[in-house]
Amino acid sequence: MNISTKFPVAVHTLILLSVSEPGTATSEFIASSVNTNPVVIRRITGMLGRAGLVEARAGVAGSRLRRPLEDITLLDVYKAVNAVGEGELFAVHDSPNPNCEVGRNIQAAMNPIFIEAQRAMERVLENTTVAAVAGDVSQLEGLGGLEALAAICPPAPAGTSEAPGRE
Amino acid sequence: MNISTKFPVAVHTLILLSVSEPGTATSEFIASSVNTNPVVIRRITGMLGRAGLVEARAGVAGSRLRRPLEDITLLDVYKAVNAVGEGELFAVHDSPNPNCEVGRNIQAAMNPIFIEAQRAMERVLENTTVAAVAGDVSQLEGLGGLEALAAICPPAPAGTSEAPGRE
DNA sequence: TTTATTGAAACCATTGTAGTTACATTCCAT
DNA sequence: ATGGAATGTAACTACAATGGTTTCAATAAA
Repeated sequence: MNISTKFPVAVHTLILLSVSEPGTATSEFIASSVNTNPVVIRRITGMLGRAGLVEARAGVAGSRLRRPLEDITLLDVYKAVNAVGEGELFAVHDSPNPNCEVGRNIQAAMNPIFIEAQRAMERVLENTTVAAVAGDVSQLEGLGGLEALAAICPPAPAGTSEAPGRE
Repeated sequence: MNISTKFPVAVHTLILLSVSEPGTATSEFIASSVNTNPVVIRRITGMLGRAGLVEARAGVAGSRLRRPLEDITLLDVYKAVNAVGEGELFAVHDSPNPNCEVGRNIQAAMNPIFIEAQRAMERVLENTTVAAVAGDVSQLEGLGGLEALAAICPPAPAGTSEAPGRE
């Protein structure tokens, strides 16, 4: 069991948007960095768009950030892509036996704890911005910061799988 | 996406064990309270057994607690049934493009935060004992405590689905 | 008007969960 | 000892979710 990779892919996407020249971050380019299909990326940018984090228009190349990464928390992204539904991290078995004292009350007894546990997890995400993640990326790369990263990230890298190419 | 119901079912099972007379908590009885198949219960008691929380012997009816519920945290149960693997609550997309600065470092940048978020969630589970959940169950029932519950919980309740019965 | 791109629908392969059947093994009571 | 009941396990099925893929209409820019 694990949470959908839509979440980290969305973060990856936002970081790429922040370091890309306008009009260059197409779904195909992003897909080549994530190493997936452009449609998968469009599905995600669609969700990010509906959440107001990103903007794109049919026919015009690239998505654009609508807020600086400093103003986007991981929780914003997590919710935008619906990584885990509200109060749905844990599931209690449904229809336990109502004729048994335990079966009758187990759901009500467990739910508050499950909610609290999920909240604790989400609070950690809330306390980290995408900018912080981007900072870690550039740190790992041994660079000074986002600006430096922007200068180096290749506009159309060769994919590990089938390279989309720009012929 | 949500975590397997094995987890709440295991908690449900432990509470039943604590309020049942020795030899009466068979997989069939527990299944009738949880409203599932006895094999599902045996799979879970098997895992609880391997974790040292419970004991059962082939041929002899019922599982027995090996520790009081006060000494079993929800985290113990969660781990016993492998609700979420170690550091596996979140998954990062694998094989991002290594030719891109972002693709090359995104995993390392996100992982620590994911680990921390999972830990925060698990800490909440660690701070609650199964006894506390059992207490909530009996509170909801308007009873005094576990003892009272034990006296009332029917030995072989009629299931919501097919009743196993004791003919 | 041509071309590139987004947005969205539809479909498929893979995976994981839970339910189910079946059966060998073990123990207890007669 | 023998029969009945329960556990432990393997194998199979149904179902849902995920991610990848193909396809195409709509849009916009050159």
